[in-house]
Amino acid sequence: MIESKEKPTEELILDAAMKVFTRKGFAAARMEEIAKEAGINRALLHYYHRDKQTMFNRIFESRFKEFFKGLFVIFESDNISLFEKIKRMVDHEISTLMKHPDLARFIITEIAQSPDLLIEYGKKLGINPRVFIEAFEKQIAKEVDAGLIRPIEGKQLLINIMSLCIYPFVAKPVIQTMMSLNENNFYDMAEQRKIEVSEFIINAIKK
Amino acid sequence: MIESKEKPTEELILDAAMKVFTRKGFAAARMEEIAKEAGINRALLHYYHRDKQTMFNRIFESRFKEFFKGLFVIFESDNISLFEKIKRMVDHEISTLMKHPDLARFIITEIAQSPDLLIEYGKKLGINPRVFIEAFEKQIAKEVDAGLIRPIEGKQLLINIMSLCIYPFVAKPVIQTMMSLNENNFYDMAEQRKIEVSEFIINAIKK
DNA sequence: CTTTTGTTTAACAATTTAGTTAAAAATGAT
DNA sequence: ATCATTTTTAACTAAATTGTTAAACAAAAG
Repeated sequence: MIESKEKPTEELILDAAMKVFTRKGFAAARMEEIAKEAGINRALLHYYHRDKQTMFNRIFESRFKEFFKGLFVIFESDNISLFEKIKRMVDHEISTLMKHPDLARFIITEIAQSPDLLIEYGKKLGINPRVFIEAFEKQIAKEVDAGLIRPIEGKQLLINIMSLCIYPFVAKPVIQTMMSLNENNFYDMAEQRKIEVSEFIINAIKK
Repeated sequence: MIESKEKPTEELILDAAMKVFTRKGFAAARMEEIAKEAGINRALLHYYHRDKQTMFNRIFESRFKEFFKGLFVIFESDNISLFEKIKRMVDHEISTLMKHPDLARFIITEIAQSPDLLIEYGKKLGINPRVFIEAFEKQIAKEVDAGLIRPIEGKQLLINIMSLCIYPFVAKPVIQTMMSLNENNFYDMAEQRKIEVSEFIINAIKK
């Protein structure tokens, strides 16, 4: 049997839920649509998963992790030059978002509606951006003092990096329409940005 | 009577609807919440406005205009240097979003859910980004050819500008929590970005 | 073959929400 | 004071949606 092992239904449902929640958000997502996306019916949805809110929580947790993990890992690694770190952050972030183009918009819009989610799931998953941010700010201050880069606040630089990496995906439908980019064009553009953005940032801050 | 002339109820309702739709999106917005926000009851809502969808359309149109107008105006103005144009674009965009911090997220998430909105309202309001974008690309190509700036694609530069201006507002709740910024701190940061971003971009592209 | 497990069907209850209506009350102008 | 307009109250309808249930059915396992 060269049959591909079929996924258990419970996971099919979670995959479907992820898709629907991600593209519609909690409020606009319909259980019916999730069932259809999973190729089953509504009754079976509840056979495996208590209710909409519970399903959403599971999905949100895993997507939250996907979005926030990784970014920080890179910066913690010491003995790498700032420019190299930036290159890796940018590459990592854009690569992640190319695999999950709706991830950032999903996380941001859900957090915008209930800001507590960020604190709640941050705690639950042991993700503490502040530690990372402070380390980043310290390193930037050091480099500025040493005259290695132009004066810039760590916070601002960090926001710039995030913006350049994340925004194109958040605004993907807008950008695609405005610039007449089909899926392939968009991904080519995103792929190109891995280098473009790194260079842009480095040129912006180097002396 | 030093009484301030009170707004007519119909406008009070529209103001309230704008707030609620903007922070919740169409799907999660509740007529009850709009009524409460306007300080009236649900019946009066329908006395002045047909239904939720009609109200939403009016709100969306005006916010759409707010978001897309203005940006383009600046670029059309000729006989200004590229750097000066960028400065003005950045200043204009950040100023607009400081006045309407939820505007970008609202427009982007609604368009993400129904991409047709961008085409539909673009036509309706005579907003044609492509003309503007092509002009921008042409000017960048010219400047690159003339050796006045580093080589960069117009599309990429434009996306960079938008990203740096818009993302901080789209991700405002995330950034505020991650960086422990209260409202005042956030606005100070945004205000600072008017210059920070301009310089960042110009340093990134100048030779 | 029988039993267990997974799945569908279809009907249903409960809840939420949008939207309507008629009557009463409040407001403001003449 | 009277009249028209605005607003509230409260009850109601209609629709959409979530979640439940029981019975039938299919598939897989023993």
